[in-house]
Amino acid sequence: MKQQKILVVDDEPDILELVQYNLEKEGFAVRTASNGIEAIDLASQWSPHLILLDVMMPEMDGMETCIKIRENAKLDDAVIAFLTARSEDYSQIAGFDAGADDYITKPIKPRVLLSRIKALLRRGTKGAESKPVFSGKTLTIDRDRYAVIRNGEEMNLPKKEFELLSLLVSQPGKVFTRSAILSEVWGNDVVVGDRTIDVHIRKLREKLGDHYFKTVKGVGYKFQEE
Amino acid sequence: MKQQKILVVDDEPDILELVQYNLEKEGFAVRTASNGIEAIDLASQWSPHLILLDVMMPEMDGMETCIKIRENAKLDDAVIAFLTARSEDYSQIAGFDAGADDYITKPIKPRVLLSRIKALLRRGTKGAESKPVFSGKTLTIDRDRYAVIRNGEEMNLPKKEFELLSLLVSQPGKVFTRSAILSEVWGNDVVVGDRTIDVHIRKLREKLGDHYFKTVKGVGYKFQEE
DNA sequence: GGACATTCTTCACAGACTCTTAACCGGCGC
DNA sequence: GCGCCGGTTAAGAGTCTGTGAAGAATGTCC
Repeated sequence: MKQQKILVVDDEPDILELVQYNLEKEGFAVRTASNGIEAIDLASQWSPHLILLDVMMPEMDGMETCIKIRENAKLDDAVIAFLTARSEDYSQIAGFDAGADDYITKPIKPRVLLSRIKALLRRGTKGAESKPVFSGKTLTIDRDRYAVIRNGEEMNLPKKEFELLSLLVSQPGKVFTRSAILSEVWGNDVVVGDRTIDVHIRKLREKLGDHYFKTVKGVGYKFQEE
Repeated sequence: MKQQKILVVDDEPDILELVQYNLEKEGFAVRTASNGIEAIDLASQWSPHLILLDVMMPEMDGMETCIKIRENAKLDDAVIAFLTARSEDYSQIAGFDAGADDYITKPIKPRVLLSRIKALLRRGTKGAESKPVFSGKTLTIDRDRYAVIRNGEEMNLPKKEFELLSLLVSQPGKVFTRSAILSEVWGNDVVVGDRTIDVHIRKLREKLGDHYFKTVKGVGYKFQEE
Protein backbone atom coordinates (compact mmCIF):
# COMPACT_ATOMS: atom_id res chain seq x y z
CA MET A 1 0.00 0.00 0.00
CA LYS A 2 1.15 3.45 -0.74
CA GLN A 3 2.63 5.33 2.15
CA GLN A 4 0.52 8.08 3.63
CA LYS A 5 2.03 11.53 3.96
CA ILE A 6 1.49 13.63 7.04
CA LEU A 7 2.55 17.21 7.59
CA VAL A 8 2.90 18.34 11.19
CA VAL A 9 2.90 22.04 11.98
CA ASP A 10 3.76 23.39 15.40
CA ASP A 11 6.09 26.02 16.73
CA GLU A 12 7.38 23.85 19.55
CA PRO A 13 10.21 21.59 18.42
CA ASP A 14 9.47 19.16 21.24
CA ILE A 15 6.00 18.49 19.97
CA LEU A 16 7.19 18.14 16.40
CA GLU A 17 9.71 15.58 17.44
CA LEU A 18 7.32 13.62 19.58
CA VAL A 19 4.68 13.45 16.91
CA GLN A 20 7.11 12.75 14.11
CA TYR A 21 8.69 9.91 16.00
CA ASN A 22 5.40 8.25 16.74
CA LEU A 23 4.03 8.60 13.27
CA GLU A 24 7.12 7.38 11.52
CA LYS A 25 7.20 4.39 13.77
CA GLU A 26 3.82 3.52 12.32
CA GLY A 27 5.02 3.81 8.78
CA PHE A 28 3.80 7.25 7.84
CA ALA A 29 5.93 9.66 5.86
CA VAL A 30 6.26 12.73 8.02
CA ARG A 31 7.45 16.25 7.39
CA THR A 32 7.31 19.17 9.72
CA ALA A 33 6.93 22.91 9.59
CA SER A 34 7.25 25.36 12.44
CA ASN A 35 4.96 28.09 11.21
CA GLY A 36 2.06 28.70 8.92
CA ILE A 37 3.98 30.08 5.99
CA GLU A 38 6.37 27.18 5.89
CA ALA A 39 3.41 24.87 6.21
CA ILE A 40 1.62 26.27 3.20
CA ASP A 41 4.75 26.10 1.11
CA LEU A 42 5.49 22.55 2.00
CA ALA A 43 1.90 21.48 1.71
CA SER A 44 1.47 22.82 -1.77
CA GLN A 45 4.51 21.09 -3.14
CA TRP A 46 4.39 17.87 -1.16
CA SER A 47 0.62 17.28 -1.15
CA PRO A 48 0.27 15.52 2.16
CA HIS A 49 -2.76 13.38 2.88
CA LEU A 50 -3.18 14.82 6.35
CA ILE A 51 -2.10 18.02 8.00
CA LEU A 52 -1.81 18.37 11.75
CA LEU A 53 -2.02 22.02 12.61
CA ASP A 54 -1.31 23.65 15.92
CA VAL A 55 -3.79 26.38 16.66
CA MET A 56 -1.47 28.64 18.59
CA MET A 57 1.43 29.73 16.47
CA PRO A 58 3.35 32.95 15.94
CA GLU A 59 3.18 34.73 12.58
CA MET A 60 0.13 33.00 11.21
CA ASP A 61 -2.11 31.01 13.46
CA GLY A 62 -3.63 27.65 12.71
CA MET A 63 -6.98 28.95 11.72
CA GLU A 64 -5.60 31.30 9.17
CA THR A 65 -3.24 28.69 7.81
CA CYS A 66 -6.10 26.28 7.50
CA ILE A 67 -8.14 28.70 5.47
CA LYS A 68 -5.21 29.39 3.16
CA ILE A 69 -4.67 25.71 2.64
CA ARG A 70 -8.30 25.16 1.86
CA GLU A 71 -8.06 27.81 -0.82
CA ASN A 72 -5.52 25.72 -2.66
CA ALA A 73 -7.44 23.43 -4.95
CA LYS A 74 -4.57 20.98 -5.18
CA LEU A 75 -4.96 20.28 -1.50
CA ASP A 76 -8.62 19.56 -1.66
CA ASP A 77 -8.22 15.98 -0.65
CA ALA A 78 -6.05 16.72 2.34
CA VAL A 79 -7.54 16.10 5.73
CA ILE A 80 -6.84 18.84 8.25
CA ALA A 81 -6.82 18.29 11.99
CA PHE A 82 -6.13 20.87 14.65
CA LEU A 83 -3.97 20.42 17.68
CA THR A 84 -5.40 22.42 20.51
CA ALA A 85 -4.85 22.79 24.20
CA ARG A 86 -7.83 21.72 26.16
CA SER A 87 -8.60 25.16 27.46
CA GLU A 88 -8.76 26.88 24.09
CA ASP A 89 -12.36 26.04 23.64
CA TYR A 90 -13.22 28.63 21.15
CA SER A 91 -10.78 27.35 18.63
CA GLN A 92 -12.58 24.05 18.44
CA ILE A 93 -15.66 25.66 17.13
CA ALA A 94 -14.09 28.13 14.80
CA GLY A 95 -11.82 25.39 13.53
CA PHE A 96 -14.62 23.50 11.93
CA ASP A 97 -15.75 26.63 10.19
CA ALA A 98 -12.28 27.15 8.83
CA GLY A 99 -12.48 23.78 7.16
CA ALA A 100 -10.90 21.46 9.69
CA ASP A 101 -11.94 17.84 9.83
CA ASP A 102 -11.09 17.12 13.42
CA TYR A 103 -9.31 18.53 16.40
CA ILE A 104 -7.06 16.71 18.78
CA THR A 105 -6.46 18.05 22.25
CA LYS A 106 -3.13 18.41 23.91
CA PRO A 107 -1.47 17.00 25.84
CA ILE A 108 -0.94 14.49 23.09
CA LYS A 109 -1.20 10.85 23.93
CA PRO A 110 0.57 8.89 21.22
CA ARG A 111 -1.86 6.00 21.07
CA VAL A 112 -4.87 8.22 20.91
CA LEU A 113 -3.22 10.38 18.31
CA LEU A 114 -2.53 7.38 16.14
CA SER A 115 -6.01 6.02 16.34
CA ARG A 116 -7.54 9.37 15.48
CA ILE A 117 -5.18 9.83 12.59
CA LYS A 118 -5.86 6.42 11.18
CA ALA A 119 -9.57 7.00 11.43
CA LEU A 120 -9.25 10.30 9.63
CA LEU A 121 -7.16 8.91 6.85
CA ARG A 122 -9.53 6.06 6.33
CA ARG A 123 -12.37 8.49 6.01
CA GLY A 124 -10.39 10.72 3.72
CA THR A 125 -9.45 8.12 1.17
CA LYS A 126 -12.84 6.53 0.89
CA GLY A 127 -13.82 8.46 -2.19
CA ALA A 128 -10.47 8.30 -3.85
CA GLU A 129 -10.38 4.54 -4.05
CA SER A 130 -10.41 3.26 -7.56
CA LYS A 131 -12.90 0.70 -8.71
CA PRO A 132 -12.62 -2.39 -6.66
CA VAL A 133 -12.85 -4.76 -9.57
CA PHE A 134 -11.03 -5.16 -12.83
CA SER A 135 -12.07 -7.79 -15.25
CA GLY A 136 -10.23 -9.07 -18.26
CA LYS A 137 -10.78 -12.14 -20.36
CA THR A 138 -9.26 -14.66 -18.05
CA LEU A 139 -8.24 -12.60 -15.02
CA THR A 140 -10.38 -10.72 -12.56
CA ILE A 141 -9.07 -8.65 -9.73
CA ASP A 142 -11.34 -7.92 -6.84
CA ARG A 143 -9.87 -5.47 -4.41
CA ASP A 144 -12.75 -5.86 -2.01
CA ARG A 145 -12.17 -9.52 -1.62
CA TYR A 146 -8.48 -9.11 -2.04
CA ALA A 147 -8.57 -11.96 -4.47
CA VAL A 148 -7.58 -12.82 -8.00
CA ILE A 149 -9.88 -14.99 -10.02
CA ARG A 150 -8.43 -16.81 -12.99
CA ASN A 151 -10.82 -18.85 -15.08
CA GLY A 152 -13.32 -18.92 -12.28
CA GLU A 153 -10.82 -20.12 -9.76
CA GLU A 154 -10.16 -17.79 -6.87
CA MET A 155 -6.67 -17.50 -5.53
CA ASN A 156 -5.05 -15.40 -2.86
CA LEU A 157 -1.81 -13.56 -3.21
CA PRO A 158 0.43 -12.03 -0.58
CA LYS A 159 0.02 -8.34 -0.11
CA LYS A 160 2.91 -7.00 -2.13
CA GLU A 161 2.26 -9.34 -5.01
CA PHE A 162 -1.37 -8.38 -4.98
CA GLU A 163 -0.63 -4.67 -4.98
CA LEU A 164 1.86 -5.07 -7.75
CA LEU A 165 -0.52 -7.10 -9.84
CA SER A 166 -3.30 -4.61 -9.19
CA LEU A 167 -1.17 -1.79 -10.40
CA LEU A 168 -0.12 -3.48 -13.61
CA VAL A 169 -3.57 -4.75 -14.37
CA SER A 170 -5.15 -1.36 -13.72
CA GLN A 171 -3.88 -0.25 -17.10
CA PRO A 172 -3.26 -3.26 -19.29
CA GLY A 173 -0.67 -2.69 -21.94
CA LYS A 174 0.80 0.32 -20.24
CA VAL A 175 4.43 0.03 -19.30
CA PHE A 176 5.17 0.91 -15.71
CA THR A 177 8.71 1.99 -14.98
CA ARG A 178 10.50 0.55 -12.05
CA SER A 179 10.43 3.81 -10.21
CA ALA A 180 6.73 4.23 -10.82
CA ILE A 181 6.12 0.78 -9.45
CA LEU A 182 8.27 1.49 -6.44
CA SER A 183 6.46 4.64 -5.55
CA GLU A 184 3.00 3.16 -6.04
CA VAL A 185 3.46 -0.14 -4.35
CA TRP A 186 6.22 0.54 -1.88
CA GLY A 187 5.76 4.24 -1.24
CA ASN A 188 8.07 7.09 -1.93
CA ASP A 189 10.22 6.93 1.12
CA VAL A 190 10.91 3.25 1.20
CA VAL A 191 14.19 2.15 -0.21
CA VAL A 192 14.53 -1.35 -1.50
CA GLY A 193 17.16 -3.04 -3.58
CA ASP A 194 17.20 -3.36 -7.33
CA ARG A 195 16.15 -6.95 -7.55
CA THR A 196 13.13 -6.75 -5.31
CA ILE A 197 10.68 -5.96 -8.05
CA ASP A 198 12.06 -8.69 -10.24
CA VAL A 199 11.51 -11.23 -7.57
CA HIS A 200 7.91 -10.25 -7.12
CA ILE A 201 7.31 -10.30 -10.84
CA ARG A 202 8.77 -13.73 -10.92
CA LYS A 203 6.40 -14.92 -8.21
CA LEU A 204 3.49 -13.58 -10.19
CA ARG A 205 4.73 -15.30 -13.31
CA GLU A 206 5.01 -18.53 -11.41
CA LYS A 207 1.54 -18.29 -10.01
CA LEU A 208 -0.39 -16.83 -12.90
CA GLY A 209 1.59 -17.70 -15.97
CA ASP A 210 4.57 -16.21 -17.70
CA HIS A 211 2.66 -14.76 -20.61
CA TYR A 212 0.77 -12.16 -18.63
CA PHE A 213 3.83 -10.12 -17.84
CA LYS A 214 6.02 -8.60 -20.42
CA THR A 215 9.43 -7.12 -19.66
CA VAL A 216 10.37 -3.99 -21.53
CA LYS A 217 14.08 -3.81 -21.18
CA GLY A 218 15.47 -0.63 -19.77
CA VAL A 219 11.99 0.65 -19.04
CA GLY A 220 9.82 -1.56 -16.90
CA TYR A 221 7.01 -4.07 -17.01
CA LYS A 222 3.56 -4.27 -18.48
CA PHE A 223 0.58 -6.51 -18.15
CA GLN A 224 -1.04 -8.03 -21.20
CA GLU A 225 -3.68 -10.65 -21.41
CA GLU A 226 -2.52 -13.50 -23.53
CA MET B 1 -33.87 7.28 4.70
CA LYS B 2 -36.08 7.16 7.73
CA GLN B 3 -36.37 10.42 9.56
CA GLN B 4 -33.93 10.75 12.41
CA LYS B 5 -35.26 11.57 15.83
CA ILE B 6 -33.51 14.04 18.06
CA LEU B 7 -34.35 14.88 21.65
CA VAL B 8 -33.14 18.25 22.93
CA VAL B 9 -32.91 18.83 26.65
CA ASP B 10 -32.26 22.23 28.15
CA ASP B 11 -33.86 24.38 30.79
CA GLU B 12 -33.72 27.55 28.73
CA PRO B 13 -36.69 27.81 26.36
CA ASP B 14 -34.71 30.10 24.05
CA ILE B 15 -32.13 27.49 23.38
CA LEU B 16 -34.71 24.81 22.86
CA GLU B 17 -36.46 26.91 20.31
CA LEU B 18 -33.30 27.85 18.47
CA VAL B 19 -32.10 24.31 18.23
CA GLN B 20 -35.47 22.87 17.39
CA TYR B 21 -35.99 25.35 14.59
CA ASN B 22 -32.66 24.63 13.02
CA LEU B 23 -32.91 20.91 13.25
CA GLU B 24 -36.43 20.72 11.90
CA LYS B 25 -35.41 22.87 8.99
CA GLU B 26 -32.97 20.11 8.11
CA GLY B 27 -35.61 17.44 8.25
CA PHE B 28 -35.04 15.96 11.67
CA ALA B 29 -37.88 15.01 13.98
CA VAL B 30 -37.36 17.02 17.14
CA ARG B 31 -38.82 16.86 20.62
CA THR B 32 -37.76 18.81 23.64
CA ALA B 33 -37.60 18.39 27.38
CA SER B 34 -36.71 20.99 29.96
CA ASN B 35 -35.26 18.80 32.66
CA GLY B 36 -33.65 15.46 33.21
CA ILE B 37 -36.68 13.60 34.44
CA GLU B 38 -38.80 14.65 31.52
CA ALA B 39 -35.91 13.73 29.26
CA ILE B 40 -35.62 10.22 30.56
CA ASP B 41 -39.34 9.69 30.27
CA LEU B 42 -39.52 10.92 26.74
CA ALA B 43 -36.37 9.14 25.69
CA SER B 44 -37.51 5.77 26.91
CA GLN B 45 -40.79 5.89 25.09
CA TRP B 46 -39.75 7.72 21.94
CA SER B 47 -36.30 6.14 21.43
CA PRO B 48 -34.55 9.06 19.77
CA HIS B 49 -31.45 8.49 17.70
CA LEU B 50 -29.63 11.36 19.28
CA ILE B 51 -30.00 13.22 22.54
CA LEU B 52 -28.64 16.72 23.05
CA LEU B 53 -28.20 17.26 26.73
CA ASP B 54 -27.47 20.48 28.53
CA VAL B 55 -25.01 20.00 31.33
CA MET B 56 -26.34 22.68 33.63
CA MET B 57 -29.92 21.98 34.57
CA PRO B 58 -31.96 22.18 37.73
CA GLU B 59 -33.30 19.04 39.36
CA MET B 60 -31.10 16.55 37.63
CA ASP B 61 -28.04 17.68 35.78
CA GLY B 62 -26.86 16.47 32.41
CA MET B 63 -24.30 14.08 33.69
CA GLU B 64 -26.73 12.31 35.92
CA THR B 65 -29.35 12.20 33.22
CA CYS B 66 -26.82 10.77 30.83
CA ILE B 67 -25.92 7.96 33.17
CA LYS B 68 -29.57 7.14 33.72
CA ILE B 69 -30.16 7.04 30.01
CA ARG B 70 -27.22 4.79 29.47
CA GLU B 71 -28.64 2.39 32.01
CA ASN B 72 -31.66 1.89 29.84
CA ALA B 73 -30.82 -0.92 27.47
CA LYS B 74 -33.46 0.16 25.00
CA LEU B 75 -31.51 3.34 24.44
CA ASP B 76 -28.25 1.64 23.77
CA ASP B 77 -28.12 2.85 20.23
CA ALA B 78 -28.81 6.47 21.07
CA VAL B 79 -26.01 8.92 20.60
CA ILE B 80 -25.65 11.40 23.42
CA ALA B 81 -24.03 14.80 23.04
CA PHE B 82 -23.59 17.37 25.74
CA LEU B 83 -24.22 21.03 25.41
CA THR B 84 -21.77 22.90 27.56
CA ALA B 85 -20.81 26.47 28.17
CA ARG B 86 -17.32 27.29 27.16
CA SER B 87 -15.99 27.68 30.65
CA GLU B 88 -17.27 24.44 32.08
CA ASP B 89 -14.20 22.54 31.16
CA TYR B 90 -14.45 19.86 33.67
CA SER B 91 -17.76 18.68 32.42
CA GLN B 92 -16.33 17.87 29.05
CA ILE B 93 -14.05 15.35 30.52
CA ALA B 94 -16.45 13.81 32.95
CA GLY B 95 -19.07 13.76 30.23
CA PHE B 96 -17.25 11.16 28.24
CA ASP B 97 -17.01 9.03 31.33
CA ALA B 98 -20.72 9.28 31.81
CA GLY B 99 -21.24 7.80 28.36
CA ALA B 100 -21.46 10.84 26.13
CA ASP B 101 -20.36 10.60 22.52
CA ASP B 102 -19.54 14.24 21.96
CA TYR B 103 -19.92 17.62 23.51
CA ILE B 104 -20.84 20.81 21.79
CA THR B 105 -19.97 24.15 23.31
CA LYS B 106 -22.25 27.10 23.68
CA PRO B 107 -22.89 29.56 22.35
CA ILE B 108 -24.40 27.41 19.67
CA LYS B 109 -23.66 28.18 16.08
CA PRO B 110 -26.30 26.56 13.92
CA ARG B 111 -23.96 25.52 11.14
CA VAL B 112 -21.51 23.95 13.48
CA LEU B 113 -24.25 22.27 15.40
CA LEU B 114 -25.68 20.73 12.27
CA SER B 115 -22.40 19.47 10.98
CA ARG B 116 -21.53 17.89 14.29
CA ILE B 117 -24.93 16.30 14.59
CA LYS B 118 -24.80 14.85 11.15
CA ALA B 119 -21.38 13.44 11.81
CA LEU B 120 -22.58 11.87 15.01
CA LEU B 121 -25.62 10.32 13.44
CA ARG B 122 -23.61 8.96 10.59
CA ARG B 123 -21.35 7.28 13.07
CA GLY B 124 -24.16 6.13 15.28
CA THR B 125 -26.37 4.49 12.72
CA LYS B 126 -23.90 2.37 10.88
CA GLY B 127 -25.03 -0.80 12.59
CA ALA B 128 -28.72 -0.14 12.77
CA GLU B 129 -29.03 1.05 9.22
CA SER B 130 -28.44 -2.26 7.58
CA LYS B 131 -31.09 -4.90 7.49
CA PRO B 132 -31.61 -6.48 10.81
CA VAL B 133 -31.31 -9.93 9.36
CA PHE B 134 -28.76 -11.53 7.16
CA SER B 135 -29.25 -15.02 5.86
CA GLY B 136 -26.73 -17.26 4.26
CA LYS B 137 -26.75 -20.94 3.55
CA THR B 138 -26.06 -22.16 7.03
CA LEU B 139 -25.82 -18.98 9.06
CA THR B 140 -28.48 -16.44 9.88
CA ILE B 141 -27.93 -13.27 11.81
CA ASP B 142 -30.84 -11.56 13.43
CA ARG B 143 -29.88 -8.18 14.75
CA ASP B 144 -33.31 -7.59 16.21
CA ARG B 145 -33.10 -10.60 18.42
CA TYR B 146 -29.37 -10.35 18.77
CA ALA B 147 -29.04 -13.95 17.82
CA VAL B 148 -27.13 -16.19 15.47
CA ILE B 149 -28.84 -19.21 14.00
CA ARG B 150 -26.72 -21.94 12.53
CA ASN B 151 -28.48 -24.87 10.94
CA GLY B 152 -31.65 -24.02 12.78
CA GLU B 153 -29.97 -23.89 16.12
CA GLU B 154 -30.01 -20.54 17.83
CA MET B 155 -27.05 -19.37 19.82
CA ASN B 156 -26.15 -16.22 21.67
CA LEU B 157 -22.87 -14.45 21.40
CA PRO B 158 -21.35 -11.78 23.61
CA LYS B 159 -21.74 -8.29 22.32
CA LYS B 160 -18.34 -7.72 20.79
CA GLU B 161 -18.31 -11.07 19.10
CA PHE B 162 -21.76 -10.47 17.76
CA GLU B 163 -20.89 -7.05 16.42
CA LEU B 164 -17.75 -8.36 14.82
CA LEU B 165 -19.59 -11.24 13.23
CA SER B 166 -22.33 -8.92 12.03
CA LEU B 167 -19.84 -6.68 10.37
CA LEU B 168 -18.04 -9.44 8.54
CA VAL B 169 -21.23 -11.16 7.51
CA SER B 170 -22.76 -7.94 6.26
CA GLN B 171 -20.58 -8.23 3.18
CA PRO B 172 -19.53 -11.81 2.73
CA GLY B 173 -16.31 -12.18 0.86
CA LYS B 174 -15.24 -8.63 1.44
CA VAL B 175 -12.03 -8.18 3.33
CA PHE B 176 -12.26 -5.87 6.30
CA THR B 177 -8.99 -4.35 7.38
CA ARG B 178 -8.09 -4.34 10.99
CA SER B 179 -8.48 -0.63 11.22
CA ALA B 180 -11.89 -0.76 9.57
CA ILE B 181 -12.99 -3.39 12.02
CA LEU B 182 -11.72 -1.32 14.90
CA SER B 183 -13.59 1.75 13.86
CA GLU B 184 -16.82 -0.09 13.15
CA VAL B 185 -16.94 -2.38 16.13
CA TRP B 186 -14.94 -0.50 18.71
CA GLY B 187 -15.43 3.07 17.55
CA ASN B 188 -12.89 5.59 16.49
CA ASP B 189 -11.86 6.83 19.85
CA VAL B 190 -11.30 3.56 21.56
CA VAL B 191 -7.78 2.32 21.60
CA VAL B 192 -7.20 -1.34 21.99
CA GLY B 193 -4.16 -3.50 21.54
CA ASP B 194 -3.07 -5.29 18.43
CA ARG B 195 -4.12 -8.76 19.43
CA THR B 196 -7.62 -7.96 20.55
CA ILE B 197 -9.23 -8.56 17.19
CA ASP B 198 -7.43 -11.83 16.78
CA VAL B 199 -8.76 -13.07 20.04
CA HIS B 200 -12.31 -12.27 19.11
CA ILE B 201 -11.90 -13.89 15.75
CA ARG B 202 -10.60 -16.94 17.48
CA LYS B 203 -13.65 -17.07 19.70
CA LEU B 204 -15.88 -16.91 16.68
CA ARG B 205 -13.91 -19.65 15.00
CA GLU B 206 -14.24 -21.79 18.08
CA LYS B 207 -17.95 -21.28 18.30
CA LEU B 208 -18.99 -21.28 14.67
CA GLY B 209 -16.29 -23.14 12.86
CA ASP B 210 -12.92 -22.25 11.50
CA HIS B 211 -13.89 -22.29 7.86
CA TYR B 212 -16.16 -19.27 8.01
CA PHE B 213 -13.37 -16.86 8.67
CA LYS B 214 -10.51 -16.35 6.37
CA THR B 215 -7.38 -14.45 7.31
CA VAL B 216 -5.81 -12.27 4.66
CA LYS B 217 -2.37 -11.61 5.95
CA GLY B 218 -1.32 -8.01 6.20
CA VAL B 219 -4.82 -6.91 5.28
CA GLY B 220 -7.57 -8.22 7.48
CA TYR B 221 -10.31 -10.82 7.73
CA LYS B 222 -13.22 -11.88 5.61
CA PHE B 223 -16.26 -14.03 6.04
CA GLN B 224 -17.06 -16.77 3.60
CA GLU B 225 -19.72 -19.40 3.74
CA GLU B 226 -18.86 -22.92 2.74
C1' DG C 1 -22.89 -5.71 49.32
C1' DG C 2 -20.35 -9.82 48.21
C1' DA C 3 -19.50 -13.94 45.59
C1' DC C 4 -19.53 -15.71 41.29
C1' DA C 5 -19.73 -15.92 36.23
C1' DT C 6 -18.97 -13.95 31.96
C1' DT C 7 -16.80 -11.03 28.83
C1' DC C 8 -13.04 -8.18 27.24
C1' DT C 9 -8.31 -7.02 26.84
C1' DT C 10 -3.44 -7.66 27.28
C1' DC C 11 0.84 -9.99 26.99
C1' DA C 12 4.54 -13.00 25.62
C1' DC C 13 5.90 -16.21 22.57
C1' DA C 14 5.82 -19.59 18.78
C1' DG C 15 5.24 -20.56 14.13
C1' DA C 16 4.18 -19.51 9.53
C1' DC C 17 4.49 -16.80 5.89
C1' DT C 18 6.36 -12.81 3.31
C1' DC C 19 9.82 -9.74 1.77
C1' DT C 20 14.38 -8.46 0.81
C1' DT C 21 19.00 -9.26 -0.06
C1' DA C 22 22.96 -10.94 -2.27
C1' DA C 23 25.37 -13.75 -5.34
C1' DC C 24 25.44 -15.69 -9.61
C1' DC C 25 23.73 -16.61 -14.42
C1' DG C 26 22.76 -15.65 -19.17
C1' DG C 27 21.45 -12.69 -23.17
C1' DC C 28 22.36 -8.78 -25.88
C1' DG C 29 24.63 -4.88 -28.14
C1' DC C 30 29.00 -2.85 -28.89
C1' DG D 1 35.24 -9.77 -24.17
C1' DC D 2 32.84 -6.19 -21.63
C1' DG D 3 29.21 -3.72 -19.58
C1' DC D 4 24.44 -3.44 -18.86
C1' DC D 5 20.11 -5.63 -17.62
C1' DG D 6 17.07 -8.65 -16.07
C1' DG D 7 16.21 -13.64 -14.33
C1' DT D 8 16.94 -17.11 -10.72
C1' DT D 9 17.75 -19.02 -6.41
C1' DA D 10 18.14 -19.68 -1.68
C1' DA D 11 18.85 -17.93 2.76
C1' DG D 12 17.94 -14.77 6.40
C1' DA D 13 15.46 -11.03 8.27
C1' DG D 14 11.31 -9.31 9.12
C1' DT D 15 6.36 -9.20 9.71
C1' DC D 16 2.00 -10.86 10.94
C1' DT D 17 -1.18 -13.97 13.08
C1' DG D 18 -2.51 -17.73 16.40
C1' DT D 19 -2.57 -19.21 21.07
C1' DG D 20 -2.89 -19.92 26.04
C1' DA D 21 -3.18 -17.82 30.17
C1' DA D 22 -4.02 -14.23 33.23
C1' DG D 23 -5.82 -9.99 34.80
C1' DA D 24 -9.35 -6.25 34.43
C1' DA D 25 -13.87 -4.98 33.73
C1' DT D 26 -18.54 -5.87 33.79
C1' DG D 27 -22.73 -8.09 34.87
C1' DT D 28 -25.70 -11.27 37.78
C1' DC D 29 -27.64 -13.45 41.58
C1' DC D 30 -28.55 -13.95 46.28
